[in-house]
Amino acid sequence: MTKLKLTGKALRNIGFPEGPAISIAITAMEQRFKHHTEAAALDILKQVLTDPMAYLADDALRKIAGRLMEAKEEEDIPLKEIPVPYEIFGAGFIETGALQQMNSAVRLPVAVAGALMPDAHQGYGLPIGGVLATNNAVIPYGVGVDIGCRMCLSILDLPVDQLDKKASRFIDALMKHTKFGAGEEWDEPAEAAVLEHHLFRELPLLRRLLDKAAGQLGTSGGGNHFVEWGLVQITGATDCHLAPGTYLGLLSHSGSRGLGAQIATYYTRLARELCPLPREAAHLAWLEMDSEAGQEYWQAMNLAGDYASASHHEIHRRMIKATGAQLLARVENHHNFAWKEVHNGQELIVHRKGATPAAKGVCGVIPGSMTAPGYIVRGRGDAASLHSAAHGAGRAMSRFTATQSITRYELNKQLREHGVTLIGGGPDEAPMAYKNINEVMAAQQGLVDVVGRFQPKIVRMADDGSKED
DNA sequence: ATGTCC
Repeated sequence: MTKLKLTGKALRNIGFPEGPAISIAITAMEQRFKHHTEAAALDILKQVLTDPMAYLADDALRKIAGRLMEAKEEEDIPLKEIPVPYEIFGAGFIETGALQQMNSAVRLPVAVAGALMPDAHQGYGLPIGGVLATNNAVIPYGVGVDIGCRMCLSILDLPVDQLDKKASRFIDALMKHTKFGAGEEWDEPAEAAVLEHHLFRELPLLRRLLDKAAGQLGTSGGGNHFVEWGLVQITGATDCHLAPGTYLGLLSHSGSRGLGAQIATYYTRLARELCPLPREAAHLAWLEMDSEAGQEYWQAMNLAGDYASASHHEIHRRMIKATGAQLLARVENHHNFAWKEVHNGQELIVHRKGATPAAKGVCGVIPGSMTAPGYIVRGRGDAASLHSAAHGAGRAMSRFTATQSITRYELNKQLREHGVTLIGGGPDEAPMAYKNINEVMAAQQGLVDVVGRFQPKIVRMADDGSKED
């Protein structure tokens, strides 16, 4: 007896082109086929999609068919016959899905250069671990949904033995002053200069997002995001002039929360309308950098990046205050972002989606897992990688496979063996679900020098029930 | 990764 309800998402999934066809189809189907199930309605739409011409005379479906015919005529900017060659780092352990996605990306007419990092795995649009340089074009899904997702490591002045001796103090700080889970906000919004940015007043999209963004600044979200206490070993020359030795540190991984997600969704939709591509590359729709839409996205993306940075700083401010620490040094970097960079004398838009910037001398953080060490690295400025490196160990198992095959018992055993305390989290983020970070590091020796390590000791992640709820 | 807006 439930009335038919269709979503744009479902229609895109069966291959509807971005644009008016989606809303026309939803309206028509919900009126004319209101007692059909969603599956039955989608089956009808699939048939119309395959051969719209055959439905031009059908009373109920002619409007949808007509619009699809028009879309077909406008459609499909062709991909290059000859792809741009690109280097694959760690080719032995990269899944085929990620390779296929990268192969499509380097056939975009705007593609100039690319590279695939050793932690690569399949994503949406550009693979996670994909680097793509384009000419005068920015690809919202080349940056990803979590714009400005990044790492931030604070090195503190507290004695390292306090992590054991005063463990409850560090656990309390995480419990009281970090917040995890989709949609979560602080009751009292943080103050930050980024919230005063003029774009929040000028762009209607951002105007509606300001309140939520204020509430979510200083929260961590879900999935693989974390805040953790651990031991930092400095072994080489960082760009923050820290003497070699062992320090107490705080490491966080999170991004721009709802703000970045909404910006990404809005502009990828706009890009797919303006830039229809063959199906295998449809998610890689771009915006011209010298167009109004392209400029808007670029500004909004940069704002989301600044917001993500401010959010980490707020998390660290809370942790430092709660433990009475002093900040000695900080290492941080985006790993979902696009930059204007000059490579081979040409100004390019370099998209790094799950890749760490590694220009010569630039420091960054590559996390391992909740038990495996992360690395503080210094870029070598390798040209073939477009000055990039991996952004982590990379998943070895999908979230689903991990929850099916790893038990709580096994996870707890791993944690015990490594002396790690976990708050929240679950088997989907267990160390066994990730590749061996040492193999990933070995595959990128030419890209970065290791100048330090971070060994997690007390880790907080989202409860694994928080995603379903 | 996000969060129930086509």
